[in-house]
Amino acid sequence: MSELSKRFDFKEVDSKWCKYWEDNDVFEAKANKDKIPYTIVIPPPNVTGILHMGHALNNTLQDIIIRYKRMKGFEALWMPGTDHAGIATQNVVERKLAKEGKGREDVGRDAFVDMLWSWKKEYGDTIINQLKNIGASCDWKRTRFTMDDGYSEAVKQAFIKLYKKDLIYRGTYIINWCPRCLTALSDEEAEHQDHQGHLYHLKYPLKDDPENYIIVATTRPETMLGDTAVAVNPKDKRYKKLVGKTLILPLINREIKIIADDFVDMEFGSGAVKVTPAHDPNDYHMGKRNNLEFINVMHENGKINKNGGEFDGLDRFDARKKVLESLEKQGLLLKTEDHAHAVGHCYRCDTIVEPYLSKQWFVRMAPLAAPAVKAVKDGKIKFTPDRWTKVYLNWMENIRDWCISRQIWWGHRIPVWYCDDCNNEMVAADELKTCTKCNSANIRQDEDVLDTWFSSWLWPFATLGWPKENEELKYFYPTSSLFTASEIIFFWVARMIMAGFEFMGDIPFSDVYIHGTVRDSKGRKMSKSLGNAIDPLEIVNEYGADALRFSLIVNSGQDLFISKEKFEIGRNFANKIWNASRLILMNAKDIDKNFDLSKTENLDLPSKWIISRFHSTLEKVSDSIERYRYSEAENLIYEFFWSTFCDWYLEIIKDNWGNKQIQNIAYKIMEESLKIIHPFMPFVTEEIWDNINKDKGVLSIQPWPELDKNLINKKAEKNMLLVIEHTTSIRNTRSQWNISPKEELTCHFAAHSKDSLNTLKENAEVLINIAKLKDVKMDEKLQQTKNVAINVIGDSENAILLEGIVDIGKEKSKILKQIDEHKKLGAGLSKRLSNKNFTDKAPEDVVKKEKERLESIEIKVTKMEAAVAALN
RNA sequence: GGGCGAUUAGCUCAGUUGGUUAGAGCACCUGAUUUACAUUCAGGGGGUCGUAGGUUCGAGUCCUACAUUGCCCACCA
Repeated sequence: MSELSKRFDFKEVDSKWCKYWEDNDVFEAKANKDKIPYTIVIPPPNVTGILHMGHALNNTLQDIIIRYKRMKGFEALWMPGTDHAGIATQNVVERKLAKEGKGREDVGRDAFVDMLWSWKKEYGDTIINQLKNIGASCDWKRTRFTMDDGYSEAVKQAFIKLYKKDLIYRGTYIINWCPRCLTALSDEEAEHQDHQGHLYHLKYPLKDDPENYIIVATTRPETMLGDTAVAVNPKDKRYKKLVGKTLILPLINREIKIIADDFVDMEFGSGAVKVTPAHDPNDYHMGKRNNLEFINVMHENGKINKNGGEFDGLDRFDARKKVLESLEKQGLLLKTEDHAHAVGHCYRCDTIVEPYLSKQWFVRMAPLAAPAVKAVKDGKIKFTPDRWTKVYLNWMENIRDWCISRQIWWGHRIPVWYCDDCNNEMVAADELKTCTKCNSANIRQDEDVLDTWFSSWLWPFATLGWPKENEELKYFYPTSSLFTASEIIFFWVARMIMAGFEFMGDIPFSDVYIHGTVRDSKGRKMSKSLGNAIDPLEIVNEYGADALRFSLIVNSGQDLFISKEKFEIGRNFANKIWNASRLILMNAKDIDKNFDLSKTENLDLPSKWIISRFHSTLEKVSDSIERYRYSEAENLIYEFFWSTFCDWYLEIIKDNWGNKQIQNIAYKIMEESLKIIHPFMPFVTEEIWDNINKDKGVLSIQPWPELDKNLINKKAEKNMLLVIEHTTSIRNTRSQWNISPKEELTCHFAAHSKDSLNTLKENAEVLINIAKLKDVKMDEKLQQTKNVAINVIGDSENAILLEGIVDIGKEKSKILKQIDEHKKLGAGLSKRLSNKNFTDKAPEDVVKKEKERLESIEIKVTKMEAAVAALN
């Protein structure tokens, strides 16, 4: 056992333990039949990711519970890894290419994918290393990547299985298209943002009666180039006569019909809708229902194509302007209104997405959703906080098919081949050379890759080896809990549940914990572009990883509003732990390492109390962790260690370090406290532990302290509370008496260590004597204060009530005021107690408590009155 | 348009079967220091718990309405 250095050097300590834990495989987990598994899979961060506060929060939460469970004796596995993040990663390398003035087409598919792999090799571990730096106790040797060999096999098998069950199909539908990324997106990947746009009212003239026209309203006038009908509600009397008539589509001069369709809302706009089946999802369905023509007027990059006549080649937004100009010239633009509406944006590049008619692959979701809904309804999977259950169910019950093909190059290529000779469509895990039907070598693989989430949804079992059957998969699956932000419920959580049932026949996890979003002090989401982000690594650098972790969690009720100062609490607490331990190690030179807190005799009150308080804290902390109430757990620990252990116990025993039993108790409480603090602040606790218990191995794998309810002593806690109360009241007069804290505390420790009324009385006299000694000084200092009196104004069964009176006049009015307050309180109480309704209906213990309270108030008042009388 | 939260001290938030005089941290004010820790210690001021009703012996907590605010979902062109 060595002495701790004067300062807690977190920089050195953080990096030392990161390395030690990893080098010694401290967090390795194996299929150990003698233990119960507890498994968490990390939400794989994007391989392009750089640690931000959201990651720091998410991973600290996971680390707390996994470290806790590990100490509790579970075979704790935290599975790490990264996600290939299709579009995001491709964008990074494309940006690099763009600097050289090149596009991906210029280098070709194979070379481009090679570039991505080398990028991944060079930078892909960044975020993993950053996670290590904040203390994440993953089993790092297992680190997976959603495109590593085994994982790619899993993705292929999943695709093939669904394909063979006809749960995957290919078809031409309206999907969300990003004209910048040049790929399809799923519904979830198109983020709706409110836009202040315009609603343009256009006139479409009738063919037979060109003077007359029908008015349609649109927010995207350029799509009119692809209109193939105008629809009205069949119940709309205004248009009844016009249904079936032919219109001339302006600018294009196409003949289009007026049709009737229930979809049309008579109340909105003019009650007539232009129908563009190739460029709007609703119109698409109307087109299908009414057998309309589908005219695509746009290229993939958002430019108008030759179907757009004179507008051919214009970008969609230029086309919008030009179309409006032309219509206005012809007098066909009736009016322009301001109109707020939601517009979809690409979640990767923020470009406005275009509803676009395109041939894509889809997963049929309804059959997959059924068991996933049931599992949550049956309580097999629980959301915390509970309110997310509804959000999940609502989405699942209205689920739509999932567009899984992406027109990018970075990802899992769709394992489907087409034969150019016989049009055969083949699905296969391994590369095909010839057509399985006509044997032609003239075959080609589908160009598209799968949505990144199509690999992520397999994460809980693919990381454990699926589709191969093995011991580990059996042992660790289903996993225990999943930690994520609410944004990811649809993208990932819901889909993992579906995949779990589909491929494993079981839930993927039993608990889902949804944590808040990290925001700046003004409530804005932290983001690079806003420039309001606080870099967690900067905090690690300035305050230490423990400070980062502790501070984040203590603020983590719902959404977190973070500013830099908020991290001081963690830094200060780490410092406190360090210094308190240092104090104990400096003074407790003669400790018995096998000292057992439960086998002590003739304990003084403060020691009984601190042991009791430790165990009641231990009980509550364990309970809070199990119920995912982390900030509550931290508050309990903080309060116990700082306010209880340091501010009271260590102060009280200050002059009693010679007492071996006191030494042992202080040491033991510190040692046990380190264990319960460890999941929250692993570095500082590990370092202190290493100084005292090198022989026992690292703290990370020590058993969690055993709760001994016999050591919870309610009476001692109550008595000590009285002592604290009285000490506090004496402290109020202390500064006026000029008694140093040391004298005061000496007196108090002596007074309460024997826990008897007589001793208390004796020591009250000691206190009085001290005050009398000070009296002389006081006269010098406060010349006018002459009448100094100390009255023992009363005692109760457990402790003595002391009041110091310095300036009689001043103190008298103070006491009179107090008497007044007490009397008011007493009056309220006795009124309550005389209310029959209360005594009859309220539970007995409440009534009893209130009676006791009233009594004690009455006694207090009597004594105070006596004290005032004595002063006269 | 639908759904879900939030509203408690100057600020950030606890307050979980309704039950003592509503708590903490930060900030502010007063005071302490031969010290394990100035990243410290002691003390203090500051709240009609968003508003209005209701249920109850008793409401920050339950119910209703309203106000303010945040988020999610959504195919009104």
